Amino acid sequence: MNKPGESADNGNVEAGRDALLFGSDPTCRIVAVEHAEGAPQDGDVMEVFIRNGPETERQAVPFEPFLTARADVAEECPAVISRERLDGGGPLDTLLRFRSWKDAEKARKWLADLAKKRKCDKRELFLFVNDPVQQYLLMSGRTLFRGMVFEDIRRMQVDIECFTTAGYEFCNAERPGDRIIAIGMADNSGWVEVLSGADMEEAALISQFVEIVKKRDPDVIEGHNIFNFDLSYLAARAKMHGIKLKIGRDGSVPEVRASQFSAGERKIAYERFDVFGRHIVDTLFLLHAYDITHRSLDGLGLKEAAVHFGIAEPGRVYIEGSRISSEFQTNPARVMEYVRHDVIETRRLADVLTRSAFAQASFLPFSYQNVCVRGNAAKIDALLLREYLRRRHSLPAPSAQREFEGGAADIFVRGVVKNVHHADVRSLYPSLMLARKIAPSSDKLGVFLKLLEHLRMVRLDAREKMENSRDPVQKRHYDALQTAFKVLINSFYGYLGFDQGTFSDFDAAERVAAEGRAILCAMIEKLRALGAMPVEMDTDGIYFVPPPFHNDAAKAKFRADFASSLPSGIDIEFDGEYVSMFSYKVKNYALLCADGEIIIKGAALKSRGLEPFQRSFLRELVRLKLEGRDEELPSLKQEYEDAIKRRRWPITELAKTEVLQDSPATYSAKVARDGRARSAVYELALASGREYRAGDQISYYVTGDKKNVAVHEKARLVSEWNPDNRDENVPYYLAKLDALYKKFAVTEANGDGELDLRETE
DNA sequence: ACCTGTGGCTGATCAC
DNA sequence: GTGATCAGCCAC
Repeated sequence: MNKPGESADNGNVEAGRDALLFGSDPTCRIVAVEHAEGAPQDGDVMEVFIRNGPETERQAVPFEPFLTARADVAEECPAVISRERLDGGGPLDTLLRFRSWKDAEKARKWLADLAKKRKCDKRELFLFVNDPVQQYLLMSGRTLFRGMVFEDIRRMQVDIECFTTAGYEFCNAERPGDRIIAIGMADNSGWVEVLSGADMEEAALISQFVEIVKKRDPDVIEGHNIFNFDLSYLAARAKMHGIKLKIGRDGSVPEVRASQFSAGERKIAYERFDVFGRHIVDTLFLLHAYDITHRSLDGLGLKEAAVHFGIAEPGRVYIEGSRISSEFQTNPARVMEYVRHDVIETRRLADVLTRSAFAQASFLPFSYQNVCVRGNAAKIDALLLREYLRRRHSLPAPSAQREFEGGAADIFVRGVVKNVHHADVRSLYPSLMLARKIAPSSDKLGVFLKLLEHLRMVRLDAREKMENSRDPVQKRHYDALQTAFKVLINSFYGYLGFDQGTFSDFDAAERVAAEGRAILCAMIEKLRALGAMPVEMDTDGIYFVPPPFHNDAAKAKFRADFASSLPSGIDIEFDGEYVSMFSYKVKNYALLCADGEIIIKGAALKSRGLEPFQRSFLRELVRLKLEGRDEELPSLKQEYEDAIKRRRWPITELAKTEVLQDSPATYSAKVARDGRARSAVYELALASGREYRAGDQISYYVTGDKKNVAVHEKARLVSEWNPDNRDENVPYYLAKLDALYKKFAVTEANGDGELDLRETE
């Protein structure tokens, strides 16, 4: 084990690092960095927390905030203590330093006002990194967690349960009568404890929680929906009791501010909590990020996630959310057991989801908490920035945003096709950028491609080490590392078109996509020339029916001929052979594997915008079609029709679940101001009387007795459904089923009656 | 205060 | 009814 402050390069897991990717300062085992204001004459400091076995050492180091600016405005800028000229003749060529964060903010404001006065983009005048911790890590070349493995940090999990006043389904910290009845806590040493509201008053529960956090001194506090529920509820109740939530490493209370997390198209409003010397990690956010790439979850709850990842506590106690309060009154011990299981599952979920974030934190200039909430392009930007600052090179002003054409997608054959193979280009965009040297024109030092090349190398290295490791800790460590590298590699193209990126270059992004399209089109031509029949293509891959092979040698020859037709640096991979394919529309298809498994792709076939009964109907329909059992389709439809007519399913089968993209207030404003169309989920949220925010999910079904209804007028919350007096709109749902059947099951007759193929124009 | 990109399909709403 | 438009979800 390394002593604090010592280099880790003695053959341990982080060997082979360099300044470009890993930062220039070799200090190991830093678990947190926090900014602290000094006395006005002394200047600010950074508190650096270093894990030294069971001890957490604390060092205060000087910190001078900085910004970079154009030389002429840098001259006039107030509160500056030093000016340094940067090389290379780029627009932002002066490095300014300040005594304190307050001074730096004063300067930033002055510069922003100047930009406004001159009516120019402020990024043409200066660049300010709006986070002292990030500034410190950027300039010092330090990172968190260097020389550590995941198991070295102290992670605590928290889960609270609340008592809800009769008649209300949801907790509300401000409602009289509502209160905390249990606080579950666990950590990665295996310790678990549940503080019970049956044994003590709420105030005592909260005080004990604070004491335990202090005593066990975790580096990280984890929870599922911890920002928008556990911490905000705890804070509200603590305030009510006049208790200070002193869980900071310096005894301070958390700082709270409104913030937003985004993953793909999802944006989640949340109360950001910052606890001094610790990191707060919400597994719900990480689960959203996972779901964006995999889209395989049934839901985003802890229970669903636990089942999905196979980590559910065997024989766990399960209590429906709305029954917690009544259960607590009759059988509090059972509620405590339930919380115990929840907090254990939270720990396991975090074990799965946070490893790659931990690995990222060991080389990115971000706090661990920020690694978990920031996007990939922002991370690439930080790596580029760190290298430019290290080499004291001037920085560009970003290029103006514009739209550009992306990847090619097309469909050539619709219907059921037998014997379909798939070929794709191995990491097309990164390969193109490297092979054709496509990089931001403003990147005078050539860091972009060097970084990309380097990441590829270290990823291969990590993957090899993973495969060769016997020790499961090491194996998982390298797996997390190679995943972290892969995610970044795949974001380099997106970075080029990221308007906030310091080195964004839309011409370069356009060129990458254009060359990608050219390669894909050439592949289609070549397949046809070799006697194959392309079925569908998208961006970097093609589904096709190969020419008939008489033996393995013929198949190998076909593949070799195809692969060798591609330019150098572009490698092809034959990564799938399928019994049959149901090709519906571009980006929408289903595949039947040899082992009977069915893979469904596309919004039209598996969108969560579809009600569960439609999704399962489509799944069964697609299977029948892929297996050539079309004659069974009518009875499948009959079965579903009967279930709807006789109201045999629970309402959840008919309900739609949607995520609120905006807060209800924002929606109302859009309706009033921009004439936004009304939407059922928001109307329900507004009518419910409960506080909803962006990112919340709502399930509803449609009532009435005519098939054509305005959904937003006839929608009803699933939670208000009465199984003894069912009111779902049977004609409406029958019509939906019928439309679905007509769309997918009824296929055009075709001449020879053989393959259900139809060449599209 | 926060933020990787484009392409494509669908259902709901709303003006015509 | 019909077409345009938007929001939501998904592929890569």
